[in-house]
Amino acid sequence: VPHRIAVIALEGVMPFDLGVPAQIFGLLTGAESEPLYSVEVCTPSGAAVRTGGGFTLHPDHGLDVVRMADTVLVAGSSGESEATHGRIPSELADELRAAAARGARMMSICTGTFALAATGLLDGRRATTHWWYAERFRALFPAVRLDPDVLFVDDGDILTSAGVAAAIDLCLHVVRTDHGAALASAAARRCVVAPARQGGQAQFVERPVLPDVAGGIPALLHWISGHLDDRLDLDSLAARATMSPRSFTRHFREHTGESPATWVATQRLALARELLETSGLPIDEVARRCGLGGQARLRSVFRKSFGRSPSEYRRDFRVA
DNA sequence: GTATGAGGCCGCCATA
DNA sequence: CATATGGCGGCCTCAT
Repeated sequence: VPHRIAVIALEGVMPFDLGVPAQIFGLLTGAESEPLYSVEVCTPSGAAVRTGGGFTLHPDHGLDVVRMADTVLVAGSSGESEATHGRIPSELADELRAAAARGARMMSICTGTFALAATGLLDGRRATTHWWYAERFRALFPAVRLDPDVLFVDDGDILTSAGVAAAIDLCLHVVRTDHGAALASAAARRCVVAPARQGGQAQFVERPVLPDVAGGIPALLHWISGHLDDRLDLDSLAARATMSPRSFTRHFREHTGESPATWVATQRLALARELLETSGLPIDEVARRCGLGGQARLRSVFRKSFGRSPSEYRRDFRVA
């Protein structure tokens, strides 16, 4: 029996916020291709709502699906909507509080956080929302510890995400928590997004560094990202982690959903890209600094991933 | 284009 | 008994 997710669409709902959970949760299947989640979109009255995308949404459900849900997710609405000014129907507030009391996982995307806050459930808790509405949010809900600089906040049973694309990061994070990194990576690949952006980083960071978790694989990942020009073959990494190569490979995949060599290659490419965009270093020096040896390797790897040579890439994307 | 070799991934299994 | 470990070997990809 799949985990039931009720997605709540309010007046002025943003279509993207409905699409993301439908794509990521709704299409996810397990080992025997059984669905892992069921996603049901509802409105407070069960009646149609006007979306923020210029069309009308006719939902299949009303608030009754919230009562049955394991996870309740509030989608964001446009900045002019009632909900985004902290006003939501009282029967919705009651249902949200009842769901939380029952132990359902509560989630919000973008300005959906306003609706959760309006129930009082976020008082004293950490949360985030779209940075553009941070000031309004603070004024309306001073009791909530708002952190507008992260992609999403995982506060245990309540998870909130920042604007638009951060919804993808949050949903992938939840899949990772529920079913492990491998399935989350598979879901990310299917959506053609990077699997790895973590929640605790600034909303504008381009090449995020992984969070500082002490010990084990996470610490090693952090170390690697600062030593990409070192020799990072399987044996060296395993030795650094004081594990046999076999166990190291296993643990690494458990944590990241990727194999060591693949992960390292991705990091190196990201660094090369950053150096080409932001520095005037000679190509050969760029290649050296990201551990790709000489410019020959960088060149072929680059062409395969980006369809351009490093110098073409720099010409097209160099930032002032 | 083919041949060869090295490194890496991971299922399998014996073992701790 | 359940779980984690790590060695082995087949197969893959990539470089020369």
